[in-house]
Amino acid sequence: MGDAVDLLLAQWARERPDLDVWPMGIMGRISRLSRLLDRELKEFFAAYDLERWEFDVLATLRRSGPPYELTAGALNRAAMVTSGAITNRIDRMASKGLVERVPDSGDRRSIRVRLTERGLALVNEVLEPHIANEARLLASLDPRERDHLAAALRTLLASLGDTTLG
Amino acid sequence: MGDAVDLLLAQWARERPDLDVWPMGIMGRISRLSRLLDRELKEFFAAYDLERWEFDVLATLRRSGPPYELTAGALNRAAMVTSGAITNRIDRMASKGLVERVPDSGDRRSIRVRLTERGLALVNEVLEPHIANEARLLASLDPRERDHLAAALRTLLASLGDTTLG
DNA sequence: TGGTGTTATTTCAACGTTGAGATTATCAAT
DNA sequence: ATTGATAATCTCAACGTTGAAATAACACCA
Repeated sequence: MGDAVDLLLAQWARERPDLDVWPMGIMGRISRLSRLLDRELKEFFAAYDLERWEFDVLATLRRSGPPYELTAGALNRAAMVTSGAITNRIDRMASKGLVERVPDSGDRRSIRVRLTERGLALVNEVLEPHIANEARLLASLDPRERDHLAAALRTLLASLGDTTLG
Repeated sequence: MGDAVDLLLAQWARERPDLDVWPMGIMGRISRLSRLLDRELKEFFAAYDLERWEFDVLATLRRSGPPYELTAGALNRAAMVTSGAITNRIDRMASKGLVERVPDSGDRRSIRVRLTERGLALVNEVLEPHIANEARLLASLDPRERDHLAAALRTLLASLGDTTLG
């Protein structure tokens, strides 16, 4: 029961038996999984005419609670992208009627991005099937394995300084 | 000692206590880790005037063993990108003198991409410090945690069908 | 109240990938 | 040999991100 990374490790063991390449067993798997899972999510969201990044923005606003609005800066920290990318995303989603820009009364440099009624309805509609789809993708792990996996990933993220959503 | 995903889960628990969003604890962490680790690797490779994708191509060829050559198709399956992306990468690396295209004697549709001497020397030079850098990024895990983590990720990858490098 | 440094957003050119189509070659069966 | 289906690579326009510069507003303190 091996995966593509087992093959990679076997190749290195043959070519460079002097090196212990164990980190590749983790780094390579995180990288490949991220790509595979992205593809699956992309396919899922296509059924709702949504890009994955659109759902991410909707979900970030939704889970922030009423009035479902955040500054552009908070959104780009949550999405781990640059400010230019967030400006672009807000533009596109605003023209689709999913979010709207509202002025920030406390700070005129800031804008607040708010879910429209349509955006709120859409994220509420998609959320449950999305979680069910994610659960399907993770179904090969039993509950104990899931917990251990989540705990190890948390340790790693925290050690890399990922402790805030902005 | 929490991470950004713990905050995300807490937000969902407050906003949608009726839903069990556990899959996000794994999917969200894989996605964020992948981005963070990519940034770290990018920074590391910059010291060698290398893009991360360039190193990936060099390493894929290197670990395939002498004569250090693979078809374009094998490279794009290993890298999990489309054929157009690989054509572009080969072009750029060939003009940098790191690889060369050689005809495939058995199949004239195929090309074989071979490490040049310079490419081979470069990957040999970078390999050890790269692994040391990866080990540093994973230093927060003790050896037992590493093994469990790698095993869980392997289970997931295999269940998603990632069982070959092409 | 003026000056200096910092922060939030937008703009834009450069970059790399995708996805689809075009081209050329192989394979299987007739 | 010819046809049709499949496969490998290349081409290219569309897309979204990055990274840096521009703009505007805030904060602090002299």
